[in-house]
Amino acid sequence: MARRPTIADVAELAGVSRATVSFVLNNRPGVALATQERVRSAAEKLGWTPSRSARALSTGRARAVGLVLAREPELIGTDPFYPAFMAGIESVISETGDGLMLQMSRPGDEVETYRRLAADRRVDGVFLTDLRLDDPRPGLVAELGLPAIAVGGIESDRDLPTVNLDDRPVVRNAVRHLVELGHRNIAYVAGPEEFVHARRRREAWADALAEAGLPRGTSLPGGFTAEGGARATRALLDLPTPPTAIVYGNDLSATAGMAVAQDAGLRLPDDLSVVGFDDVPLASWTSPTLTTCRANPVLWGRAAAQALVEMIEHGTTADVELDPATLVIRGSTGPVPVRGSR
Amino acid sequence: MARRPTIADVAELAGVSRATVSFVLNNRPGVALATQERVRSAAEKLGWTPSRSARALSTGRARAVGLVLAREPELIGTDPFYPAFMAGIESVISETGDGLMLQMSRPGDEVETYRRLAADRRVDGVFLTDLRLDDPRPGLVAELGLPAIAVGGIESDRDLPTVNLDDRPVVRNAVRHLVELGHRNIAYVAGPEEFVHARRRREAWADALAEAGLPRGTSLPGGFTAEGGARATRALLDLPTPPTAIVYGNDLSATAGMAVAQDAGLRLPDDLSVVGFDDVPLASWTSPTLTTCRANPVLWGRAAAQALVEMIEHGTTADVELDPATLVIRGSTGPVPVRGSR
DNA sequence: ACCGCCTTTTAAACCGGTTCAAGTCCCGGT
DNA sequence: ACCGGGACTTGAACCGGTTTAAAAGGCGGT
Repeated sequence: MARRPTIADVAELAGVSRATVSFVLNNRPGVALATQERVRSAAEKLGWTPSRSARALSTGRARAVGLVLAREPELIGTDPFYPAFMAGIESVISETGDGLMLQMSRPGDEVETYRRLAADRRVDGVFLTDLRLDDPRPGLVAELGLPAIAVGGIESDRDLPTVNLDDRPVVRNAVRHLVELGHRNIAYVAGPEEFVHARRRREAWADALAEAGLPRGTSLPGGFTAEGGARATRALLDLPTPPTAIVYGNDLSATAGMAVAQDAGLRLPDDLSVVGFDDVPLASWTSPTLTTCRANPVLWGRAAAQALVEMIEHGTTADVELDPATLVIRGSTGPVPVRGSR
Repeated sequence: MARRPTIADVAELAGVSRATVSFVLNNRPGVALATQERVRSAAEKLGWTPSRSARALSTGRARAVGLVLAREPELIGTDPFYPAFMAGIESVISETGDGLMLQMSRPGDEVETYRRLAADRRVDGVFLTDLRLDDPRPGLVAELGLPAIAVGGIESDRDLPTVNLDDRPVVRNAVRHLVELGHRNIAYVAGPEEFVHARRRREAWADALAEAGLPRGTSLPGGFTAEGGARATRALLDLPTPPTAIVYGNDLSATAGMAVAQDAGLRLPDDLSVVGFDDVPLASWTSPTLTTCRANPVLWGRAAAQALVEMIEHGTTADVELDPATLVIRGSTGPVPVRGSR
């Protein structure tokens, strides 16, 4: 296996200096066409590709962006958001030959992970996902001078560029849909309150109830997990006046909730209506099929990547507001049970 | 924001040469303890971290490994294997400060993606997952001189180090479990035949039937998707003699299959037993809960990463055989319906 | 023949580390 | 007083690109 060719080899073969080869490669003006041609064919002949590391060293750019996943390992596989989100990122950055550096960390080591990423200059910028209230990361990336994009957290006072999708309209739609079906006792099973998006969804549910002139509903934590959703559902069904409809923070807890309700002998949607969030692939295949809210994580990824690239290149970028999620009405929602039927 | 310190700054502050700083950093023997101390505290004081790119350039190692995900974008989110697998990889490589470079590609562009990864020398080695029959990648990485580990594909004639988990025993167990419950007509809904692991599971099912002295069963393609699983299930139920049990290539198609069966008026497991594969988080929360086969993708990731690191460092490594998956018996399997009850 | 100017090309410094061959010191042995 | 050798240290080359300042070449005008 021969040593791989360097720019010097190409220069020699083309009979020019290394500088010229570099100019041609980066198609900088000021090189005679004939020379360009000679250089290109020499490069081609030798099968030369510029070395990333050498380039990174002299340009100071890693040509890679970083994504830190700070979830408990056992939760990692449950969220279909990330794979799709990453696919969206890839579709943008691969166009310019950039790469995606993935780091996983325990939720606690997050800050350390970002620090290392920045110290190593392994990436030119990072995505901040799963933003929490009082999240240390916006301050951290500012301190580190690391270009970053906040994904999904609306933080009006932050100077961090944001790619946002407002979950509130679709949650309000979901509640409205239930109200139209006659429901008046609509509970909520929330995700972890520290997440901006989890809290926002819950607030939207509460707001929608108020808008409909309904009393405050019951909200219980479901932790975005199946177990949590099941537990919360059991608790809700044990209430003196159980809800006739439950809105869940995500599909995972909604599905678990449906199982719990059915185990308790309820028929869905006759006795209980259920709404999820995410539209996971299985949502069309539960029984009944799951009414849920569908966003487009691939588009999130694309938008976030575009914003980050612009941020890296120009030091600034505009906030992006994505099209809101849509309500997908399936079989798990139906008319409120006639009073006293239970 | 001050320019970040270089090794020269540290050297100057410590009153030594750059070479000495480098030696201390890499704790090479032959540096006086007092000097080491001086260098370290100088580095600390300046907040110096060696630059990855500079290091990569002079050592020729990128200190990163690559994972290429070649799935249709819409399928990416459905498989809990990858996130957990990646978490396993991370847990190993982050110990040495290495990184994980993620590339996604359409199934067709796969080879191109590996080529680029190798040409850029962005990674020191790669994982080959989802191996197919006649997969071009083993040959490719050999040609490129790129260290690689085959994950999950048993290819006895390959000289590629392999981290393997034999799915066959657990599938045979599943079939045996069904046979013990009295089933004699056990069908299979398979994943795409081009995948080594999909084919292997199906063969294990067929073998187990033979071992039990049963006639050949019916196998239909389910493509590892919900839709495919649903379609295959409908077709199986429409057979003149429908199966009393169905084994699926993965949980996704199994869950969809359960929904189809229930829609057709069958009670599970009374009229039909179902077995999945993967043990996705939701498997405990379907109704009935899903009997399935559980492997440990995090361990796969760990083992694969360890093997790859060794491969990168020593040019060779032993094959690894992981503990087989286990059968998790839940509510979707039960005694065969009494003859003629349908 | 000389000059200025524009186009094209190049030498050399630089990015920030690693590494090897060649020092420098110091000490004990003769 | 001189020598050999081990323990430390260092100068300088090197990794493979980019970039700047300056040189070289060509050409029309006077």
